[in-house]
Amino acid sequence: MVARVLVVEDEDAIRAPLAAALRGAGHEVREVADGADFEEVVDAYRPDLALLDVQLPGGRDGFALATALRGRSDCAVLMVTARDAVDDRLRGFAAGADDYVVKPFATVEVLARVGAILRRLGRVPSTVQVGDLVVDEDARLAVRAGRVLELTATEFKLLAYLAGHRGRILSKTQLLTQVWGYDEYDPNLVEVHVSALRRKLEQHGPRLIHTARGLGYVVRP
Amino acid sequence: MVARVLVVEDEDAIRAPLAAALRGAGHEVREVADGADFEEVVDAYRPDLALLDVQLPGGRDGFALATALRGRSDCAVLMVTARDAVDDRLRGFAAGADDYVVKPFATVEVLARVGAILRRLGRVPSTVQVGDLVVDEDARLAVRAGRVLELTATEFKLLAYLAGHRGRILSKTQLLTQVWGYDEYDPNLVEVHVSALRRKLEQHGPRLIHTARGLGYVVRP
DNA sequence: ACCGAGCTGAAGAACAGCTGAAGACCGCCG
DNA sequence: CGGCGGTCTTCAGCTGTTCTTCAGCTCGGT
Repeated sequence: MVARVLVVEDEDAIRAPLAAALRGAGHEVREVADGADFEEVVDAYRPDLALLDVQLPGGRDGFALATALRGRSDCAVLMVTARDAVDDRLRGFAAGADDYVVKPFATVEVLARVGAILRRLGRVPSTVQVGDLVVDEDARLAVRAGRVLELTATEFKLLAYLAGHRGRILSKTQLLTQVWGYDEYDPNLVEVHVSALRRKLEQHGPRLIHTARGLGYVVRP
Repeated sequence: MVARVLVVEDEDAIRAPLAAALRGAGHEVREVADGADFEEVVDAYRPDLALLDVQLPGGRDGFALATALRGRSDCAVLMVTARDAVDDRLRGFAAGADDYVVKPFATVEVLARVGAILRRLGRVPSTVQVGDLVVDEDARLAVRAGRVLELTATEFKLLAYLAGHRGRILSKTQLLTQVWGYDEYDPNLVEVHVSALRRKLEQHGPRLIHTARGLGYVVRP
């Protein structure tokens, strides 16, 4: 399984080879040196897995980041620490960590643990959730604020695709290709359907499908 | 992808043809014979890729340079060595090398590896940081002091280009070419957009885009 | 103080996106 | 087979934003 991995580690000598190893294993990696703007990075990047160093410069340590992550993402957490205290382990698991590695470590060991976590995650649920919206592609059901939305076939496919890529800007071209299977560029076609979808979605809450002018659309709570 | 490549190699007989081959492939190349003033060169030149010979005259070898690089740049590293010891390979990767070539090598092989690394880098979403400003071109997100900046398409492109070349003076002509794709010289067009950008940037901190009178603009913390 | 470079508010041109409406299309049922 | 209801697509006008141009001003260096 190829995944998006976010590495938060201040020591370059550790982060760089780790990232290189993960990339070598086919993963997409984003490197960050500290917890600054962590929320923004997570929202924008939507990692499947976060590798968090416990000791970080700045106000927030790995535990704080793990806790923050729980609130806004279903991404897995692998904690990295230099300390081998049981206390730390407990704190880590309490903060929602899925696993734990202790420095110094062999990169292969980390790769193995990352692989294990991702395999475990592999059971991807068919439902996607964005704020108070739940889209179940298997059941072909979209629910917002407890109410079932009456969507046409195109509207549902469009919403499912958008929700499945929430937080990412999707261009009209991309949507035409992925949702319609067209290769001609007809922006208005997308606009019309987004408009219809918005009308139905926004009866029960605030805007979820946002316009990224000149770029496309993003779904965000 | 065209890139800036820094070649650190003491043997002229190897360095010269290598540089020529890289230039032939469209890259911009800077040649250096040893690790003296390495930091200054990197800061000034901001290479995308560094080709480092392991054995260098003077105090520092390629590993030391690779390590130094990790701390100050997100540039890729390709190590070049005469030794074919596994131990060296491991040391190289530990120092953050992205790949490895063994002397004697065919220039085409090096070109292929350089291409592979750059292609890989091209895919990897990269963020640029200048002081408290983070620009993530992939997520099309600019954050300053924890606040997301609302930028128009042109403003974002301009900021991304400026931040991506931080510390370098960029002429208005260069900006018009790179950001707008124009070849007519219209300094005011750039000034207007820089002005708008500054207004948004300076709401959350001191000036980052500085005027280099008669020359252009520089981004510096 | 002067001059050229640079800054910026304002205007309007150009553009992207939104939406109501009309017609085309399709499957379903009588 | 023909009509009906719903859906999809096309079209056209509208709106609000963004880009560009312009003009007058400020600033810095000599």
